Amino acid sequence: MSTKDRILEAALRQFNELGTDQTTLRSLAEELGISHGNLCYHFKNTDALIEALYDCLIAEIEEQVIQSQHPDNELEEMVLQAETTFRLLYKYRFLLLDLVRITRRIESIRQKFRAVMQLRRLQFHVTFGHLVRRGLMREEWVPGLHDRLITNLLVLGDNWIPNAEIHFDEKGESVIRYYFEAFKAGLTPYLTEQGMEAFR
Amino acid sequence: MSTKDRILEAALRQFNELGTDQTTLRSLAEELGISHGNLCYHFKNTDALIEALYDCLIAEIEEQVIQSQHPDNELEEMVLQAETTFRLLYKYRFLLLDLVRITRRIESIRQKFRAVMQLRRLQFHVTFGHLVRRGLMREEWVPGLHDRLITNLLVLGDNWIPNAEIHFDEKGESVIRYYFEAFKAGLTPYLTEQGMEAFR
DNA sequence: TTGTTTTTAGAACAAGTGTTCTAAAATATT
DNA sequence: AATATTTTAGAACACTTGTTCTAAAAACAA
Repeated sequence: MSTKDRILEAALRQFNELGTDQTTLRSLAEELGISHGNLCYHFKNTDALIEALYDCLIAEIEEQVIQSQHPDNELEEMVLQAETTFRLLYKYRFLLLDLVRITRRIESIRQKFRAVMQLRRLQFHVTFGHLVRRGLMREEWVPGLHDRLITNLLVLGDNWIPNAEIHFDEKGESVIRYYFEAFKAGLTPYLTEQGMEAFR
Repeated sequence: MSTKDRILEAALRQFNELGTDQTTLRSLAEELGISHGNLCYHFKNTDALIEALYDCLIAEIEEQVIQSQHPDNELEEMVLQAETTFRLLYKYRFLLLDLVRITRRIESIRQKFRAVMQLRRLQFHVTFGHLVRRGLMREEWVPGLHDRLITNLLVLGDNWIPNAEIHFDEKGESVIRYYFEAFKAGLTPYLTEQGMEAFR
């Protein structure tokens, strides 16, 4: 394993456990048993590490999108994709724990993130349209209702990790499940009877 | 106006605009036209300022709870209280923009915040119980559904501000309205026909 | 007025951080 | 084997931050 990869691995661990502000080039160098001068040679500063790890996350998400294709069952597809995304976000949870400061400081990440989110909103709209046409989802009984639902789902998707950090002492799988259940629960009232059956 | 109050006022502004990490005793002293030694005399460090401002927020929220009492219309009461809370949180938005780091660093705030949130969850449950009995809200058609709805509402309530910071360029009233609409939309599918009418 | 307390300014200090630089060591290339 | 390139260690630097300290100024009390 290359030094660069070892650094990224250790950085992900320290970012997740200590936060981006308590992780320094020196603390990383110490954990890795190398000099911080050397670390500086590979990554100029912690922001460079954050950017590199963010690109890793994006790469993993795109990989997931390419792999899973269930064009026959859009509801299952959507739920499964959401679950995988939940797990991926948890792997890189330091990003969401500190997203405001990171996007304030690193303009490139801010732009990429906004683009991803607009795309996800669009995808939800498209999927909802399909689901309505197939009778799995109720039509909007108030104009703009679906868009507000999507806002709710996206806010939950982006912020369940900070929320868990503050309110839970546990970590890992149980937390993921807890919030993913909430995510699904947010969806159910908008489904038809038929949709509810397909949901289970 | 006492120096202490002037400091708190300036701190709130800088925290909201620059973030808690870019605001320093020196930057505050400069804005106020006093020495940072003097500032240190009143507040030992920025954490002391954060704690003081957090106590201000709590005080304002409690004041609001005491004032508004509509025991005749619980639905209106709940929505109005939520709106006022949305506005108060926006006034002290720096707290929510940086909640993870703040609660990690300042244990007392973490504990107070968790207590407040448990209380709010309980209040929602009580109110939902009343609304169901009055026929304004549908009964849970899946066990635990209300609790997951509350999780969704609380996550939105705590995180719409960080979300707005990342995704919106606008600030102020329009942002508050946008997310408060999403909050109300999250509630509507759980209401009965009668509840929907009372809602408008 | 006189003495006491509170408030203020400004210097000085310590600790931590990213950054740069130099030279040695390791590795790769010819 | 000789040379060039990449990688590494460690020192040195500049900068920021909170913190402490001293003494002057202001406000207040007797």
